[in-house]
Amino acid sequence: MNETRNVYDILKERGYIEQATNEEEIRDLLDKEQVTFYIGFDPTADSLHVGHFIQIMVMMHMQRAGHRPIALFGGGTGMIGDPSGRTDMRKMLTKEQIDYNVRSFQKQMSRFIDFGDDAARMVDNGDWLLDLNYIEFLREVGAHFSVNRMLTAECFKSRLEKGLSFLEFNYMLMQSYDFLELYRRYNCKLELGGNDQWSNIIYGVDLVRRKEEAQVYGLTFKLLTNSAGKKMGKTESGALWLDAEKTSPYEFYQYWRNIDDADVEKCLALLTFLPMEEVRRLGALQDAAINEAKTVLAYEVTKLVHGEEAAKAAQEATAALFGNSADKSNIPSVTISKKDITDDTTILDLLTLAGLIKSKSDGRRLVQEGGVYLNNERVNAFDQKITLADFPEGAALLRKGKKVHQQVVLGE
RNA sequence: GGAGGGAUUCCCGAGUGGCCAAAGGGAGCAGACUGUAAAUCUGCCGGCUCCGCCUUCGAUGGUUCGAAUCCAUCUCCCUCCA
Repeated sequence: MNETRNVYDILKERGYIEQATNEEEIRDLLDKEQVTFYIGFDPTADSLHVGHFIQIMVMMHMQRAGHRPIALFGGGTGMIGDPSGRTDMRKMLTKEQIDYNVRSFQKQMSRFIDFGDDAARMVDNGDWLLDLNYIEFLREVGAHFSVNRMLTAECFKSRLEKGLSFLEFNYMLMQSYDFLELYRRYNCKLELGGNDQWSNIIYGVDLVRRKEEAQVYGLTFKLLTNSAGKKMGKTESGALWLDAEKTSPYEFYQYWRNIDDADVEKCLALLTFLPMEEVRRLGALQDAAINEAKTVLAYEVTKLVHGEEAAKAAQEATAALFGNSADKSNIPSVTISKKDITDDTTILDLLTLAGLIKSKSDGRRLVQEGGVYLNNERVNAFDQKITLADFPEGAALLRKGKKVHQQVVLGE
């Protein structure tokens, strides 16, 4: 083991752990041997998001401690859709979408976990789930599940009111079977997941015990929620994605820079590798001083996800926009053609080109409310004309409200 | 298969012939206050060539001067019975 401290204690101290099937035994196991463990990711979108990132952090901690992660991608379970904690059925995805999403996940995942030399592996449960024989499966696995018991599971609660299809009801069996399969193939003894996975995990532990007479374990982690208990990582454009194309590093950085005071310490502990003394020191800062902690948080998380270079660029852009720095090179920008600027071009057109408004009505309102700035001058009329003179040094700086900046660069 | 109930703008949810682009709440956006925080207060919150016009209330067709509201057919959902 590389770490002197038990990784279980590290995870616990940093606040990851929510529930464990057997705390003491898991702790001992992690102490004694190299443990193969898995976390499942269902390919519901074409990029991982911050909710997944917390699981990835756990995998990294575990790998650093010498254990062996299996990242399981739900090429099979994605065909079903996990009903846990949802009030509605998920949109069904096509096989093609799922395959595409799985590939995107795999690509992103390899940035965080070392998959060389058998240090970790990626698997796709489609490999064993898609070809299951219905009758055989029911006899081998289905027989061990009590419907009565399943219906009392927490994860179905919200669905018992709204309706639960038989398709989704089977999700739990699929995930349980995954654990069994991974135990058989790789001697995987531990399943980790977000706390919403608790029901699915304990049924898997149960199934392995019944089929293999083996003791395996489950552990769940805190979901990333803010102090109000709401899921974090939501932006105007949906989730906070780990894909730089979907959420730019600047935007990503800004999300953490703007986080609630109350959530700073928790996020530092969960989403960075800073030593806990430092986390506690930063978390204890009060009033305006806590901005230091937010800056550190934003930089560290962005560095982990997008790399040091991108984190620096985001930080410099921030300095240019909110501080005194004059270096504008890293400010988010779009390039438009000179031809887009005609005698009739107004501020509304420019806002549209910059992607800052969703309609001209929206833009009008924004201007009327005094929320639009062009080169740091408040725009007073929505029919204000835009000319080439508004692009000193070839770029116009647009601002929406206090925080949303967009540089519009004039191209050919 | 039978009987009932329902589908409203991002979400929840009022509205049962004109005063409806549609109450109220949530989310979101902007302004003020601040620390690029929270809380609070104010305004906005379908689109446009914006004192006017256009498109929306599951879908299609009808009645009417006029429909989210009435009628017919269809689709989907829920509840009870079998």
